[in-house]
Amino acid sequence: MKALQRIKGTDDILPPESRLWRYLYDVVHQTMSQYGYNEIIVPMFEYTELFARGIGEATDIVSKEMYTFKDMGGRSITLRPEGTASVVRAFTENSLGSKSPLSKLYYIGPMFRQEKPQKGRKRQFYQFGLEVLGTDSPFADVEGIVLNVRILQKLGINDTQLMINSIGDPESRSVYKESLKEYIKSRLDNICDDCRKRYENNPLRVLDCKRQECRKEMQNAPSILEHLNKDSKKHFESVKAGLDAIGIEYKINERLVRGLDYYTRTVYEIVSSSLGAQDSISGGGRYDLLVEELGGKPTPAFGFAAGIERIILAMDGNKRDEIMDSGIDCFIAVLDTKILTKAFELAENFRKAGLSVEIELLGRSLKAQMREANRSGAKTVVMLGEDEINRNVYGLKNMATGDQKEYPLESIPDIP
RNA sequence: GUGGGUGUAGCUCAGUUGGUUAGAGCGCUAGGUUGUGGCCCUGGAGGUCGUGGGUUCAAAUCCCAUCACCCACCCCA
Repeated sequence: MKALQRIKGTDDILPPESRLWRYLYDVVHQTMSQYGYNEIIVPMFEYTELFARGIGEATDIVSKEMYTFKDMGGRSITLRPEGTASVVRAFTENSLGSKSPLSKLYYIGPMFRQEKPQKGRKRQFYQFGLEVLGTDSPFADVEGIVLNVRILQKLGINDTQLMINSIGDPESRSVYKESLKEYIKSRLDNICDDCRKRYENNPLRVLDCKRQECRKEMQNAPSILEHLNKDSKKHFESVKAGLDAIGIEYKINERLVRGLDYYTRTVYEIVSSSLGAQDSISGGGRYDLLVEELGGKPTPAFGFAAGIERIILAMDGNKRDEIMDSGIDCFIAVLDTKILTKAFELAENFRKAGLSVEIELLGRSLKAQMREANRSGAKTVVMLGEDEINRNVYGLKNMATGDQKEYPLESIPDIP
């Protein structure tokens, strides 16, 4: 029988690495609730149409990266490529907007995109994100960005940069698009093939092309910030002021354009220099028109999504090691299989008292058990044999110091 | 979808112009220590050389195909 392999672009996350994931999940849950956000758990697949309409037919995600299939009823189903569309759907479907004026939600879980894998890019990848629906206050933007930054700080992510921009409302954007096209038109010969295509499909994207020649050509391109209308401008000013007040460092990047169609006004991105080509750790922005677009009542909203694989890649090495150290409290060495029942009783007593306890299950020699205890990082080892049982005691060895003493069988050990 | 790179033990990798039983380090395991870890010493297990075909007296090594992984383009978190 030939062993099967996992699907391209998927990962098995094994111990002790999985501890990093557990830790990250804990930090996300804890921080989100500290800011008053509640978890929403939505399906991992939806009707294809939701994503097509929500993300935009013309985007790469929708046009070539979705895992789409027909169910038994012949309906087109898609594995979610991102979280926002589903949350907005759930928001409208469950009338959350009528139940309370403001919905502060977050999610965490896998997303699916059929891209060619590379560093920091998997086909099943994990994101967490938040969506705040029901306010157009710039301070919702600020709160979201700050929360995003705080989570990264707690996880020991250094070398990051926060970039913000405003892409205004649709009207000012279309005006801007025209003047940008005008600018590019005279330079079409000097930019790359891809950018010539972008010029047709999505001229804003020419701005953040990575190639030197394009960057050079676009140096003096008109800035979107100068095309914002009064309200958008004011909104952007407030966001900046809010970040300043809290002391969050950022860089205004007027070339920052997000790939998804639904953004309005504020957009931002956090990049890490320790990641390679896929350096974007998280990104988001305001999407004031999406809810209506998907059939809900007009509802302004803001959200972000963060890539978990990328965050874990960017985590500081020392911090990683620290988290991955399991350190159970106590390893119970069984010196004689005859007393196995007694040993299990003892283990359960310790566990009831709140200790994390591991007990020998392989019937190995004491030497092998000690080696195992050492390897697993156990803080103490309990020595239990016939002799100890007869005397109603157990031996307790401190693995760091090597000290060993005996204690009554009923006592719970102090863990150093 | 397009490039480039890499596939040899659980892991990281050696392997000469094709030549006899394919190696090392780490890890695992047993012992040196009658019931005591780390350090040290000794032994042991573990390999369809990614897969299929071809050339050859002989292939890990050369040729063709194929698959997988990695990195980059593209795009995004």
